[in-house]
Amino acid sequence: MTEQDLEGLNPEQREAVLHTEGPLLVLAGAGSGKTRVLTTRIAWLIGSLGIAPEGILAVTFTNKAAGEMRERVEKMCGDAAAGVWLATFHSICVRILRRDISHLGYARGFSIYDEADSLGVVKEALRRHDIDPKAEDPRRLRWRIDQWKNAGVLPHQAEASAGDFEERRAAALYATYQKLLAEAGALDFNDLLLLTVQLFERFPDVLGWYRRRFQYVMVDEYQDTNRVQYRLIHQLASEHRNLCVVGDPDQSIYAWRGADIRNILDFERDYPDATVVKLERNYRSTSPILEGASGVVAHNVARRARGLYTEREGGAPIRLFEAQDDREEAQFVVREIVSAVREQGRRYGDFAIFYRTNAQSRVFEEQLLEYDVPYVVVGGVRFYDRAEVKDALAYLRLLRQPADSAALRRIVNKPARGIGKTTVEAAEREAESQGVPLLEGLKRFADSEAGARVAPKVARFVELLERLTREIGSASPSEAIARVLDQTGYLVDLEREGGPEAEARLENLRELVAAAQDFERANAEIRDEERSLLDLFLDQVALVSDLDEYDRRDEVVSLMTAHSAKGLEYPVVYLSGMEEGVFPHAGALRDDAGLEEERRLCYVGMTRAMEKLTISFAQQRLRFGSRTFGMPSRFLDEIPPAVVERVRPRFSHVPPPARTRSAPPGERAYDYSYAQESHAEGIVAPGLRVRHPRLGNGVIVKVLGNGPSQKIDVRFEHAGLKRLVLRFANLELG
DNA sequence: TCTGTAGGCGTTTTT
DNA sequence: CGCCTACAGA
Repeated sequence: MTEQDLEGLNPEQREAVLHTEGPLLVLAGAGSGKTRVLTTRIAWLIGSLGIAPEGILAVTFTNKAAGEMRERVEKMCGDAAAGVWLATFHSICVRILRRDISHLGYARGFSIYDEADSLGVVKEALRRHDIDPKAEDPRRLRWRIDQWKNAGVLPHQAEASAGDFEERRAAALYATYQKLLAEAGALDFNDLLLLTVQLFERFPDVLGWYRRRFQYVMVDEYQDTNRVQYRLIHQLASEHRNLCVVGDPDQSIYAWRGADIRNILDFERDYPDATVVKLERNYRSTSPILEGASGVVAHNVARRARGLYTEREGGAPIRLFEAQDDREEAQFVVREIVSAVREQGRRYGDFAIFYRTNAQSRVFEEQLLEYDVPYVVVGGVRFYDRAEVKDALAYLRLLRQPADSAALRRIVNKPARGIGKTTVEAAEREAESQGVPLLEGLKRFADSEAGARVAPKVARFVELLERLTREIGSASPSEAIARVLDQTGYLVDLEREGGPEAEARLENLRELVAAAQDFERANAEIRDEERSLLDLFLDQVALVSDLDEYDRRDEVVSLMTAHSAKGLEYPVVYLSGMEEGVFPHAGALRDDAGLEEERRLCYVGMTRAMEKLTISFAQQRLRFGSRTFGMPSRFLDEIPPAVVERVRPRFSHVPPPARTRSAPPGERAYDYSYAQESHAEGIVAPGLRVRHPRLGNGVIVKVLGNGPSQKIDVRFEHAGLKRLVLRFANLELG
């Protein structure tokens, strides 16, 4: 920590750094240097005020953000940074629970369930209630349970407040789901937070230890916290009250995941003595970019007006490109990147392509491959989500926690060893009736008369598990993985299979071993007498996303969703797919709140750009394998015309796009009169809610054909399933 | 029990 | 379009 670190700050930033005592709310606009404020603040506490690093807690949402902050703090105050608790909500909770969860009656060796595991538990809960998965969509139920958990509602509370039959049933399933998790010695993602809060509520002594310890608490991206996180933070900070939260209401994009804007409003209510600092100077974007983005978000009604201004006057206007279809859109972007690299000395790492949904990455990938442009898709399918990687990890989980039934179900017949579906179902019934974990149920079934046929196979499997348990007892993570893959015959099986697909899977497994070795190197000095390095490795892989590992120092073009883009910045940004129904997404248009969140998301995407921002949309696009027609996003109308310029491909060998729906772009610099018409006919896609003047409300289930004779199937709430000719149906968005 | 295939269904966004 | 599930046949 040097004087320079402080002097480089503007007055507001400095105030936020120096105001260390008492509650502080920092409203930090996009690109206003909030990470810098947070890291300097930590360095100031340690370096100048002499606070013990162990007394500081800093919470972020992504491991990446935590890692970046740690790096910067280290630069300012060296090794002392290691003592700071600087991590994501989830990893902090894991740390606390691994220490103290036994108070709640859980074993400390609990497994952490990912989404797929937890969906499996939901399905099992449905089976136990004899409910057909068709009658109650497991995914929807899971979502519902998540919502309850985000709000901090426990099963008995959900049951108590349930109104109709359906809700009572869902609440009962929630209770069963929780019971199954407990039996499996497992916690889902939300449990990590929820159980920590419960632990603190029910055991004030435990909380006392932590709240005395953390003299200073800081929270990044505060606008994205949910109610449980809110409670957690306030539990921890209420002793010393030195709580600093940093957020931007305009960048709140996780309401769908339970983020609650009340958390910002309540902050001022709960801490009437709070100091509020506003960071409104943007250091990132040029003025047209910032003006354009601000123009969009200013259309939100439920918003406190605020001013954000840039230091970077001038700069190129925002460019707008209309493509005939998604392929042309992608080709345009990729050709631009190629020529900017060739002719303007840009680097691939300067570019990012954003889209609303992961599925949209595909067209871009095709074009990038076509033009030999190196790229990375950030997010999407995680490395640790690949089937073979999950299999290997499931073995490890099962060995550490034999009750982990999701892990068992996953690998019980991988590679094939003759323990199939029928056997597992029988084991499940056994486990249910005896109230024992699935593995125990499997053993008991094998011992019974009915299970005589599979008994030898089960015995061999059990023996394998016992042997592995012995062998990996003190093994390092990479050794443990290697042994599992070897002893189970998994590797031999893949090698025998051969072919490019098997080869790719083998490669992924080699990568997994390498990742484990990296982990060992990075944590070589850690000595935790309670938990082995393998346990710590399993925790880490459960909690990291690809985004965390993503490193832009690789010189490649980055592709990601607008959500993933938050917190990042690029010299040149392409924001694609700006069509009604895509962005804003059709599924988010249910209510004003949904639309406003889409608008903030658009704002987030736009404000990632430092120098150049190009926005594009396509007249038609392939969705679900069929062609759909789109209208320009309403957000385009909201960008102040003065900062926008329409562009055409400037590549001579590209034939000019045939225009069918609108005048040639050159003739209208900025004109979306047709975008003002009803949005209902713009894009039709399954899942979209519509209203028919006579038939009432319904949901589109299928789109047939295209053009003027395009028909749709709509399931109406009262009138049932109807097939309508779109052009004559006179539908409104419902 | 395993393998192949036909049909159905889905996409928001993610720690 | 591509993934997953259900089902039929060996």
